[in-house]
Amino acid sequence: MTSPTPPARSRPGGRSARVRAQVLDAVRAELAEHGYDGLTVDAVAARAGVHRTTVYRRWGDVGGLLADVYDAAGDDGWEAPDTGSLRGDLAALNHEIQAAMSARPPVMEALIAASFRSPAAAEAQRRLWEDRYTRCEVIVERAVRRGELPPGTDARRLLVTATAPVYHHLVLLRTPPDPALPDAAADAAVLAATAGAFAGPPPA
Amino acid sequence: MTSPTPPARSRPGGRSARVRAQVLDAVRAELAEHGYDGLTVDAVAARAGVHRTTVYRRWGDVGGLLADVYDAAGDDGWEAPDTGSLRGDLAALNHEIQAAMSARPPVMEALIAASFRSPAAAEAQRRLWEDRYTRCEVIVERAVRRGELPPGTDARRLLVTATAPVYHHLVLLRTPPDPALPDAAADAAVLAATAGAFAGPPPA
DNA sequence: CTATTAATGCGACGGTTGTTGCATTAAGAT
DNA sequence: ATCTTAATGCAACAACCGTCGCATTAATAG
Repeated sequence: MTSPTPPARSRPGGRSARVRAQVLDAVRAELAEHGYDGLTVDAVAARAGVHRTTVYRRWGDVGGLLADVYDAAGDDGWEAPDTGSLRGDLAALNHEIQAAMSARPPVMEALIAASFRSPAAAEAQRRLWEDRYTRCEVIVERAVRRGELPPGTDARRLLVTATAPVYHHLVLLRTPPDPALPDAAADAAVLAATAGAFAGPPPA
Repeated sequence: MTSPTPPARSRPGGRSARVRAQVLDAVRAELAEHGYDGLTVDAVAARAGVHRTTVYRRWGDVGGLLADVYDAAGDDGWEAPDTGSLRGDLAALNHEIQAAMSARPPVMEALIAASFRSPAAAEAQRRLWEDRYTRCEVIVERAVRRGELPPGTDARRLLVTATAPVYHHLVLLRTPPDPALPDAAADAAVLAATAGAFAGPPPA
């Protein structure tokens, strides 16, 4: 994959790092002001006090800029909610997702939009979600320890089942945020899980 | 305005209809060949044997073209699968979805990508999905009649729960198509539904 | 048939996007 | 201090996008 991050060991400090910080700050500011549609390389370069050519050479296009922004934001120390029950954890997670997807400026939607146009942004998005779901697996582990779920429950499949409806409504179906949806989706996933839907091998 | 003749009426037959058909065919062909990124008004007009100005005047932009393709696709007489069981219907539906999303060339993915950049395409996509889910409600009605589900089951919520994981993996998570996923997602939804997850009002 | 007029064809324009060749700057090595 | 070279600045360029005014075509009315 093409990495827009600064060269590994050529000149890590100094101007390059400063320019990168200026540009990424400018991207975030432009994104907050004008959204993804209004995010142009020219505006970013101008705000960063950098020439357009520099941006084009180091990041390629808008998708590359967003990929770098989200790579930089990937290490925010996020942790899965811990409410004491499986249903509570999943519901809290879904509320977080709905809040993030409905937040303004719609940075999440911007990354998703960019991921369809730039392989770099698509890969950054894939990494971000992979990381998030991995961090959520502890929710299932705790539930198994509590005896809420049968041992051997597939954490990833349960998590996807619980969260996918929220993403589906907000991203693809584009229905307005439904306050009841996060809890309802969590509830359905818990019922399926306690019925053993995610234990053992997938059905033939 | 100068004559008592009835309000100016369009000319549905003849050249206009022919041009529209030519252009929409060209859009589909260009989409299949170059994907959404390579879809330009110029190429569409050239392939359709039509001048660029005509396309700009009637459709406005690429998003308008895609929206028209969406609308044209809505009248294809699609019907929900009918296999004799709820689980079979949902699994067949999920297999259809996975096949459509994995089809090469990825026209469905191109249409989704377009929906993030054009309000017109987004609205057309929303209408198409609304129509599809409405046509699928008969699956739940049949299952209730068979006694597989409790009366009062919320068809829409069940359908979304069954199908959302497939979309989530293929569109957002971008994992390679999993042959077991359609059946597994259908299975989990059936288990949740038989447990009463979609009967009665949503949880508090 | 002729007249009307909506739809299309045509060429040109300004604006934007992304690229390229070359000059300049500055970080790191000696 | 001096040298080397990667990174940046700069300007010009081609390509594309969308719009406009005007000429031409063709569908429909009378």
